Amino acid sequence: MTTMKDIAEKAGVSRSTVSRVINGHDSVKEEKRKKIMKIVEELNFKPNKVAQSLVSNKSYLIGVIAPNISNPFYSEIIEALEIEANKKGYNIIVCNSGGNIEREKNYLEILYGRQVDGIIVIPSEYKLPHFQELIDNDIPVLTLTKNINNFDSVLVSHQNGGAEVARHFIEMGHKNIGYIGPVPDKEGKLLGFKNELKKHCLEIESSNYIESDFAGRSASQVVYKATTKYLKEHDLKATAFFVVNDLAAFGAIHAFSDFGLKIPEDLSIVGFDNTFFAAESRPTLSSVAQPIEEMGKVSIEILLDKINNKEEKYFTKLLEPYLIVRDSSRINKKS
Amino acid sequence: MTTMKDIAEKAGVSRSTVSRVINGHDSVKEEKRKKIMKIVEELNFKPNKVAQSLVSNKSYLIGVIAPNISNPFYSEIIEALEIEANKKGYNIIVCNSGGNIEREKNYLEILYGRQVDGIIVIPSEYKLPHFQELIDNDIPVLTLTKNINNFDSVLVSHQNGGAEVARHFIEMGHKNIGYIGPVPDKEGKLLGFKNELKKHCLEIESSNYIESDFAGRSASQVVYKATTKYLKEHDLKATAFFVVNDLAAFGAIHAFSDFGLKIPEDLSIVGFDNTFFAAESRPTLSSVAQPIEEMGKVSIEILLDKINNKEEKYFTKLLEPYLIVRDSSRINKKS
DNA sequence: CTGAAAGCGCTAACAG
DNA sequence: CTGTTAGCGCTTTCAG
Repeated sequence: MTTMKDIAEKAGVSRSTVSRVINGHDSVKEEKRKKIMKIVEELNFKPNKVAQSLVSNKSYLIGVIAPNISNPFYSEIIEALEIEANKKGYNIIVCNSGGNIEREKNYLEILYGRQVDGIIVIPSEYKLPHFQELIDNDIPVLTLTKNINNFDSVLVSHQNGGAEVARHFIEMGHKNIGYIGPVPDKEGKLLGFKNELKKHCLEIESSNYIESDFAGRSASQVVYKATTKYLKEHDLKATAFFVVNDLAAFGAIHAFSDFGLKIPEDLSIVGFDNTFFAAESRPTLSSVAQPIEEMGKVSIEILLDKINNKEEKYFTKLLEPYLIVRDSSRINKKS
Repeated sequence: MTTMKDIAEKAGVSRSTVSRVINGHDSVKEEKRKKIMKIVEELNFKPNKVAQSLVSNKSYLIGVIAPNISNPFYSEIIEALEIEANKKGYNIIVCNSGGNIEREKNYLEILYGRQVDGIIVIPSEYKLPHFQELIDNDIPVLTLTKNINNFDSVLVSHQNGGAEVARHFIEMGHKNIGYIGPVPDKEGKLLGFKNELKKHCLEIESSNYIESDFAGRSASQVVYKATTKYLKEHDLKATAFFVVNDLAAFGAIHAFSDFGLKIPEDLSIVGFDNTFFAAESRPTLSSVAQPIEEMGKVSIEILLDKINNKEEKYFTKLLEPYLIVRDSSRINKKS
């Protein structure tokens, strides 16, 4: 490995001088500058970032902890974070917590030992045990998608997302509206949905709930079963369903189809998250999109602000989702 | 930040002794050991990995460069890599090249400067300019999914994947078989497919090719158009199509459906990659799966072998894909 | 404008 | 068993 010492010796100057030209510091006599740069090129010298970190106490590294990288939603967020971090001269260390709170804690300690400049966590649950220690330890931690205690956080208003779906259904002339997913939902989609309906003097009749769990990869099958069961036991009255997320929505759509119902002719469906396949499925799925790029951008901005300006105050940045209407809800009941 | 010095002073011992107990070295008198550990706990001391790296010349960091993290296929690979690396005590720095060869080069230099112990690249193209410099610079580089010059690589036999699809079609009694995708395809799926057909005295008639590009997010739409155009201009004779990847397969399926053809009653379809949604679409899509976990595991193993044992020889590890049969090809033409 | 010297936090001989 | 010393590669005063 070639070091500054090598360069210095070859150029007949001191290490400090090499350091100065590498970092564009001060004024170094043009002649020496050129000579040094030439040797740097020749030997393809890159300053050792580890040594730089040690002295500057800055690693230009950001730790990112997510429940699982392969989940399309998280991987899109990570991509957004990486792109934004890279623009600012940072790299990211990605950690897969597997939704396990112990591993989250473990990764935090690892990242702490690695002297990362900041950490972005997409928490698995609404708590982050042992995080306080780290906070006390002067390293900025930002939670993304979930708000926890006194941590800075970047959130998306699921309530407003739900409200937008309600408005959409109302505009399309639906009167008898349902919901598929867990009740209550932790994020508040259902609450926002119901509140907005109420403003328009509508409500979800109790028989229009299809309660179902929705987490993980099997969401679609779980919801398929729940929906099928529902259809056998109830007379379907609703003409539109809001479903807690896209994957669950696919499960529901398949159940409805297999029961002989047509989407959107008989039934409108709207999902949440606007995952990749919403635009690829048949029918294409209307869905509430989270502003992923913005989430990445804002998160990095806030974190860097904390890092560089030692901002003391807590941020809770609330971003707005937006509904993307596709075929699954494109029938106007008024007409 | 609390350092070894703090611990040492508080315990009334030297830094070396602290270092020894932290690293489980040598024998330290039990009494001192306990005293030191107690203080370590109290102060929540974690050794500074940056300083450790500087002296040991090992960072326990692996760089991963991928075309785009948010692509489900790549994100699954990254997850597999992360999990495997973590088991071995390594963390990964994830870099998004955006399929841009300049950025790939740029990231390589950054990673080099960061003293990562090794780099895994999922290359965008079949070349890696300027990588040779790095190789010369003693840092192990492994290419994943694509084989390049003299680099170590972990590959999946697309040829064998194609062959497996051919055997499947033959078993199902298809005689008139087609292919949708680029001709020739770089990875060799088509070649393997044709060769296997030939073994069984079958071939793809020239009118059974639907040539189409397939890369990127719009693959599905591009293939939809190509397929629709094909259907208008040709009499469909094939009863089964092998499609270059899943996304393209969805595009083709939609085109066929819109044309009034039923899958699999009229036409069997098999895709490639076994992406998440193959199991979620209707009909569910038969697809050739790449052994992603194994890819992650093997890649990390080979890389660590290079790192730790300074292995000189080149590896080219070829892994086998496997066909997953789902509804889209579950009709037996013999019957 | 430039070199010498000290030090970032940790490890590894080398004595004792 | 344990302390002293030197040094990893780089930056940063401080003189000159």
